[in-house]
Order: sequence, then structure tokens, then C-alpha cells
Amino acid sequence: MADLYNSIDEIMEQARKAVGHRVSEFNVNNRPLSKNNKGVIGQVVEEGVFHYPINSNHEADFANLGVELKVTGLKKNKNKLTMKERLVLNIINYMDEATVDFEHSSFWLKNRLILLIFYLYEYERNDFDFRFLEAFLHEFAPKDLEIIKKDWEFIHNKITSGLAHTLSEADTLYLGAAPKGAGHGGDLREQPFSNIKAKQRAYSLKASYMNTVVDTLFNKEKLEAIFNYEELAIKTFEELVEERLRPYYGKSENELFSMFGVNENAKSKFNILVGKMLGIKGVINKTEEFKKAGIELKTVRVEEDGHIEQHMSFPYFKYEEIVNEEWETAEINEKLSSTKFMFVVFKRKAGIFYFNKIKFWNMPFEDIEKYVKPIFEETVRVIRKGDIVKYDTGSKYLTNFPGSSVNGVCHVRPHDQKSVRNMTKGLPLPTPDKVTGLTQYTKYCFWLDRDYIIEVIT
DNA sequence: GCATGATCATGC
DNA sequence: GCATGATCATGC
Repeated sequence: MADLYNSIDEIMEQARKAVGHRVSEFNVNNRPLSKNNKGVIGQVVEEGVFHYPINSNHEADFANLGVELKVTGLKKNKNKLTMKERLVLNIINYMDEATVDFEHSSFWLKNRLILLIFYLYEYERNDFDFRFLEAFLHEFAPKDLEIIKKDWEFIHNKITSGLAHTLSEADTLYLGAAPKGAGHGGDLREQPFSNIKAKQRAYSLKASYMNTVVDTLFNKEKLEAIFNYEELAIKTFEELVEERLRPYYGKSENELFSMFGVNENAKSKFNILVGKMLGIKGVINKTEEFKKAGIELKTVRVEEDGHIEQHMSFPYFKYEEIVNEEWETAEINEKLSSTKFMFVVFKRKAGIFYFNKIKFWNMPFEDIEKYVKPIFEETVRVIRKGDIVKYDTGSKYLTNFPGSSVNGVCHVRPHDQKSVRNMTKGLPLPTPDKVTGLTQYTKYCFWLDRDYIIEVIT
């Protein structure tokens, strides 16, 4: 490609010509809208805004200036703009990537400067009617880059250890290895140190990370940081968190609450407590690092005999939406594949809970495929067929949803304020229930079994 | 004791 | 008002 632009200023000036306009105004080659071409808006921008032909170069789009162009959608919910999805970067060639270091990686060579062009995604509109909102040159902050380097190293380690097939987006904090391409057994790629074919993946900037970029840009939000550059440069985020919390291991719950003046009745008491132990002013899930990485804190209370009382719940699913989902892009799959959890473990001794340890964890790719996928598929089947209720016991409805006896890892159970009998407003069903004739039902969600959680933390 | 459905309680 | 973390209740 001829170097059409000689400076970043020129590029930005050109980019800003699109802002406020609709995609259709730049469709100079009359590209058709197509479900099979998800990148069509990006192509229209390349041709119609920047006047260069589309390509699949390894180099950044504006190679002479090292700027990569990314066109991506934002959604508006409750007047707040958020990413429609993660920002997907280049595909990881496991064979090539294994041979380089970070400075020479395909990620760094292509994406160190990213020209982001945001458009407003509106479900009810034709894609070509979407309007461009903003053009912004993204450069990684030094602190973020330290975390991203370690993320890259983690991915690199899996490749050089012959474990590319176990990669998961939730393995890492800001830079992820996101699935790319349709599933169904296709899109498998060879890896250098194992005969097992690995799912094709691309580097991605996680939706959680990108949302903080969007927040800073559009909502002018500022977040409290836990660690500074010097700390992040020498240790991993997980090591730093562990280090700051370790002095409190072995202290009882009450001791900790009174030590830091935390109200024990507060619902977010553990969120507040962990924040205090880390030495920050606010709550943990509002900090820069936790928000960018999308880490979710979960407290786990281990009883004296080593079991835990509670299964772990996830947001409820909407019946009308879940029946239209494909496993590859299903909400529960995306959630488990991209979320890292921080377990704050308490152990009971002589009736009292003591702070035992923390553990960062994300559900392994193989477990998600082996245990969650069949539960998801059975759940969808049951809803589609109007087959939810098995029979009426007189006091409650027994269902055909896959329960906790199915595989010991994942199950489906109610999660609502109201039971089916007492509901005033349930969620609409796509198919009326055959046994009861109900057209709406109480909220259900996916759960991870407590025995599985126990296994994970020990 | 566990499976499974039902419900409470806090706080955004 | 409702999402979500936390628990309860019943029956096999």
C-alpha cells in the first residue's frame, strides 16, 4: 500500500471526517451487508474514509506510522456507552509466535498504536445506518503495558509448553486469547510442541479493559489504582495482591471487620474488607485493575468438615434469548471463558471463620467444553420443546432442567425472588410449557457445584 | 445428606 | 424494582 498519510495528525484529521456520519455515506464500493462478513463496516472505513484497498497484511494498516485501524461498536445502556464486544486483534499463529519475544511478537508489531473508530451499535437498525461516534488514538499506558507484557508471556508460555489447546481468554488480565472463527470442530490450528490441534484464537483486548478506555473517553471516569508502575514492573498482579493480603491470613472474620471498621451487615462487606486490606480507599471492584481485568470477587466459606454450603450462581438467563444462542457465542460460555475470579477463602474452626487464603481462578477451557456445554444444550432443548415442567408435586413443580446430579460441575436451578406459583411477572417462554400451559416462568440460572469449587480452591 | 425448588435481604 | 449474594424447606 502506498503510504497515503505522512503523519498521525493527517490520519486523525481524515478519521474525524467520519465522526457524526453514517456508515452508508462511505460505502463507495457498494458492499452488500452480509452476516458472513462481520468486518464489513471496517472495510467500508478502509475504502471509503481512508481510500486504501482492504488487505490482510501482518503489518499495521498504516505501516509507515505503525498505526492499526480498528472499527468497533458501542452499545448504549442506561445512557452509558459500553463495548458491544471485546476488541479482536490479529490471529495468533502458534508456530510463528512461539519463536519470538514480546518486542517482536505479532501483537506488539501490529497493535502498539490503535486508531479506534467507534460507532453506535443499535440493534433495531440496519448496520449501514450506524453512526460513527468518535475517533481516538489509543496508546497503552506504561502500567497497562506491564500487565499486558505478562499476559503475553502467559500465552506464549502455553504455546511453548505445548498447551495452546488449553488457552482461555480468562487466563490473562487485559490482553486475551479470544476464540476466533466458528466452532463446530472447525478452525483448528497446529501448534509447535504438541500434536493436539488447538482452537484458532486471536489476541484481544478484553471488553472489561476496553470499557475503561470508553469510560475515560466518553464518561470522563477516573479509577483508583491499587498498584503503581514500579510494583507492576517487577511482579505479577496476582503476586502483588497475594503479598498484600498474606499478613491477614489466619485472622478471624470479626477481627478483620473491627480492625478496619467494616459494617458486618453490609452486603458488600467482603468487597470493602478486601479493599481495606489492600490499602485503598474504595471498594475492590471499582479499582482500575479489577475493572480492566474484569475480575470478580467471590467469597468461599469452608466448613469444618471441608465442605461448602453454597453453589456458585450466575446471572439468570432469558428464555427467549437463550433459545437463539449458539454455544460458541452463548452468554454463559462467554462469561466463563472471559472472567477471572478471585476467591476469598474463609475456613471455619470452632465455629469461627478465619481468613485462609485467596486464589485467582478461571474455569479451564476443557472443563467449560466438557461440563458446561452439555448442560447449556440440554437447557436450550428443554425450553425450546416447552418441556420445562416434569410434574406438579402439589407444592412445587419438578423440572426437566439438568440438575446437580448430572455431572457434578454445572447445573441449572431457580434464581428468583418468586417461585413459579407466586410469581406475578415471570420471564416469557418462547414455547408454552406442555404440562402446565404456562407462557412465562420464574428465573433460572447456571450454577457451578460446590464440590467443584472446593476442588478448585484446594 | 443431598437434590431441588423456593425465598430472603441488601443495595444499586 | 430488581439483580444478586445468601439461605431455607421439603422429600427421597
